[in-house]
Amino acid sequence: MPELPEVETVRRGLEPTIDHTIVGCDVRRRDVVRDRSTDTPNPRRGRLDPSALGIGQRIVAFERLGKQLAMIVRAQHGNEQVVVIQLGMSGQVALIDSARIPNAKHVHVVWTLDNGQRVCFRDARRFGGITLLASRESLRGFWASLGTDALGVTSRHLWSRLSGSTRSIKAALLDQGVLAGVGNIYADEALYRAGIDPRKACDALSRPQVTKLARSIREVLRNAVEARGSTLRDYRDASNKPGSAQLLHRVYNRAGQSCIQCGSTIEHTRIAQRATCWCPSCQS
DNA sequence: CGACCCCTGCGC
DNA sequence: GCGCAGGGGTCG
Repeated sequence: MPELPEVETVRRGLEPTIDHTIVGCDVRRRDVVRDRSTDTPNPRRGRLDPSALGIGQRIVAFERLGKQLAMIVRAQHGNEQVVVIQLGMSGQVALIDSARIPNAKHVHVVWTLDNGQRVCFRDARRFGGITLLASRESLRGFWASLGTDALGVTSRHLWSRLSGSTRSIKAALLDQGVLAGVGNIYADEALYRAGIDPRKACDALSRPQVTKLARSIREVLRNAVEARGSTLRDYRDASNKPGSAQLLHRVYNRAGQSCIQCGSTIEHTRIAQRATCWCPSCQS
């Protein structure tokens, strides 16, 4: 579900918890948590170290790279740990004021803070999950395979990562190793804005086209962050409010409708196993 | 590279 | 019932 704008909106919504201390953590589904903070041979099994989940530690920051969110916590003696949250298709992180958790179905992890607030991780499909890391340095390693954050992608970066590739530009934009944060919605929207056919091979793009595409990606994402993300069905921010970026969509989920710019019928196909929409006359 | 799988819920 | 959904890991 969530792409970069949705995750960034959630990240900002969690910032009020900074400087609060985690006093408890309820792991209701053990298998959504992977503990990579210790060297135990099979970290998926056995008891979780409570300190790895942040208990007794103070929240000091929320960081984001692409679609991934990381909560940094610090112990009194200064030692830091990292809780990485990946939302997958259906994940949500909600900041709840009361002890009673609304919509408790599929809530897998609940942190309780020193002011009584709860931070709930909910994920019906369980494509998302939580990974515990021992330090910010481990986080750098964990994120090493991701490309540059899509909000700041440059033409130079995109050009170097696309050159020589024969796959379609849409498939490349969905590859988090090329750039991190673009998913199915914003890939289609950025390609529309750049006037590029999503089926076009990367190595068939001109340098000016790549420059325009990099700018389109930044603009589409920036506008979507400003609109607090796209709510198609179940995306909600940390305060359980929907976003409005879906109102900006020009091609996504508009197959068969007419192009806003030229009136042509929006086409659709599947690229990289994902539904793909584009305007046959505005995009080539 | 693409194909397939993971899982639940929803609209048709 | 079926097909599809905003993600991503692993396989050949």
